[in-house]
Amino acid sequence: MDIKTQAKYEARARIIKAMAHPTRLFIVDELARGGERCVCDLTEMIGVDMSTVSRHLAMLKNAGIVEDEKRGAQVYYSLRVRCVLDFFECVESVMKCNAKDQQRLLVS
Amino acid sequence: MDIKTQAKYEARARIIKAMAHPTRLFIVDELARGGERCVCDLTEMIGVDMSTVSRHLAMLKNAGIVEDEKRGAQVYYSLRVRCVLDFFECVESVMKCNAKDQQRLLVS
DNA sequence: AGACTATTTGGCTAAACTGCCAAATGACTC
DNA sequence: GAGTCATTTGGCAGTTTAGCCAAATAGTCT
Repeated sequence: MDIKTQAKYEARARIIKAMAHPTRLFIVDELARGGERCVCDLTEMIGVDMSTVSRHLAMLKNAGIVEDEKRGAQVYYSLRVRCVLDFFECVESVMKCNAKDQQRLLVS
Repeated sequence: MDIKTQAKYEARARIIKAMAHPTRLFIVDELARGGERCVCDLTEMIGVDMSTVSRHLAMLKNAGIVEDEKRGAQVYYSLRVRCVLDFFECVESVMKCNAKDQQRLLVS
């Protein structure tokens, strides 16, 4: 694999990696559903330390998946690209496919 | 976040995490393009140790993204779910969006 | 059986990721 | 300016990941 091809896949992986964590998936899902949320709201929903949530948000922002806007003392985060929701759909089909195979194994 | 919700996002994250590596993305792309490949073919294309490629394939298989079929001494891997290619499309839009913002920053 | 090829697995090290606490920063109020 | 709230950042410990080499496994051929 030449350098250029490798760079291409590394760039892609960086974005996917930003979604590869349950908490960050939850955040993306929540932002897709509710439009925008401040760090404190998300922290309360998720139930981990606020510093942890802040770090997760920074990763999503760094990948270009969310953007932030400071309003007063709060920082509001929102989705920057809608299509990330397609991820979920696809992930669901993979999971359905897995479940079906599981069942097939049990039956046979 | 209650246990059940958490489990849902963990399951999703497991699948996305399986794609969150340049080598594994390359493999998925290659399988989408070429139908099926044996470990030795992929190893040659990628240019890392075969044991490493084998481990990457095991992760993809574990997540239910690819399946394997042994034929003679070789093991052929193929995509199990087509929609993973939607990932790429979305990732590309995120990247385009990022590039546009980069440019905006330079101009201003 | 012995030689050879393809693949997987064990073991190791270096690097990255996660989570928490504590401290720093920024904004708003009194 | 002091006090307070929201957020980020530094630092630490535990876990996971990625790569390599070497060894084990499985199939093919003679």
